[in-house]
Amino acid sequence: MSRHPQLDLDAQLCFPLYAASRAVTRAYGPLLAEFGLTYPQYLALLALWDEGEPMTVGELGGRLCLDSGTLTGVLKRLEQAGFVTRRRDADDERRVLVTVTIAGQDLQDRVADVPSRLVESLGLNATESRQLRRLLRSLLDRLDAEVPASTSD
Amino acid sequence: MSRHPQLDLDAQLCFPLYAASRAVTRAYGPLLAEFGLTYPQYLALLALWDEGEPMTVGELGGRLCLDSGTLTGVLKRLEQAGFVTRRRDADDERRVLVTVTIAGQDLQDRVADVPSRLVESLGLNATESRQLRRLLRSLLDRLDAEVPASTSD
DNA sequence: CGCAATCTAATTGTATCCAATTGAATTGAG
DNA sequence: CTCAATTCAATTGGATACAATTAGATTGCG
Repeated sequence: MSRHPQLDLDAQLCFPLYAASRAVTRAYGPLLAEFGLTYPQYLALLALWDEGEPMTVGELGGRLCLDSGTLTGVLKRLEQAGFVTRRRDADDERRVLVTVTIAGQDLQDRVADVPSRLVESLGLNATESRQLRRLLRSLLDRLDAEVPASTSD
Repeated sequence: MSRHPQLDLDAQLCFPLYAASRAVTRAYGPLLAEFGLTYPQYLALLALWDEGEPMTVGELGGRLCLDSGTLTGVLKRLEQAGFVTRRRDADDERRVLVTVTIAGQDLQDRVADVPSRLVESLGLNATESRQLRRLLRSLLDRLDAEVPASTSD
C-alpha cells in the first residue's frame, strides 16, 4: 500500500531483526524470573563467567556492546541481588572492578539448562541455528567496523 | 572459561541477535534524526503508511509486536511532532484511531532512501539478506505461536 | 614538578519496553 | 433491560538503552 515498496516493513531486515530480538528477550523472561534475573542481567553474568574476573565496567561494556550508562544500573541491581560485587580498582581509582560472588557462581549451575530450554522453543534445527548465528555475526562485524574508536583522522 | 560450554555468549543465538538488533537501531539513529524521528517512531509510521488508515492502537501493536504501554508514548510524541493525529473512535469510545497528517505523508517521500542507505552499510548481499530475513521470520512465527490468546485450556 | 589532554564511570535526560493495574465502554447471557 | 465478563487504551512502576555531560584520576609533554 505504501508509495515506496522499499518501505514495506517485512521487506526490510531491520523490523524482523528488531521484532525477533524482542520476542526472544520476552521468551527468556519467565525462565530467568525464576532466578530473579532480567535478560541483560543474565547476559552480564554470562560475560563475567566467560571472561573471568575481575572485569571492569568498560570491559564488560565492550563484550556486551553496552555503554556504562546502561551497565551501571544493571550491575547495581545484580549487586543488590547479591550476585556480584563492585569496588574501585586500587591501582586506578577511575575503574570499577566487578566480581562474581559465591551466590553468583552457584547461579551458573542453576541456569545451565536455560539455553537448551529456550532453543527448544525456538524450533530451529542445528543447521538453521548455525546459519543464523553466522549471518548475525557477519552483520555485527560489519556494523562494529562502522564506528571504531576513530583509528585515524 | 565457563563451567558450562552452552553458556558461552557467542555460542548462543540470543546474544548475537540482541547485539545485532541494537547495532542496527543505533545505525538508524543518525539517519532518522535528520527527520526528527526515533527508530520505533519510524517503524510506527512504516506500519501506518503500509496498512492504511486509520489504525487503532491495538492494530498497530499487533503489526509491530508492541503493547499499548509502549505505543502510547511513541504515538504521543509522533502527534507532538505533527506527523499523526489521535482521536477516539465515535463508534467505539474504547478505541483510539491514529491517522497520518499531511506532514506525515510528506515524510514518506523524504525517508524513501533511508532503507537503501542503511542496507548499504550492512554490507550483506542479496542472498544473505534473503536468508537472514527468512530465518528471522521463521523464528518469529515460532515464538508468536508460543503465546497465543490461549485457544485451548 | 606542573598542567593540559585523556580516560573511566557515574549522572542526567529522553525514549523505549513490558507486566500489571485501572477505568471506561461494549457485549452478552438471562 | 441488567449486570457480570470482556475489551481496549492509558497509566504506573521497574528496567533498560544511549547521548551528553560531569567529576575524579592518570598520563605525558615540557
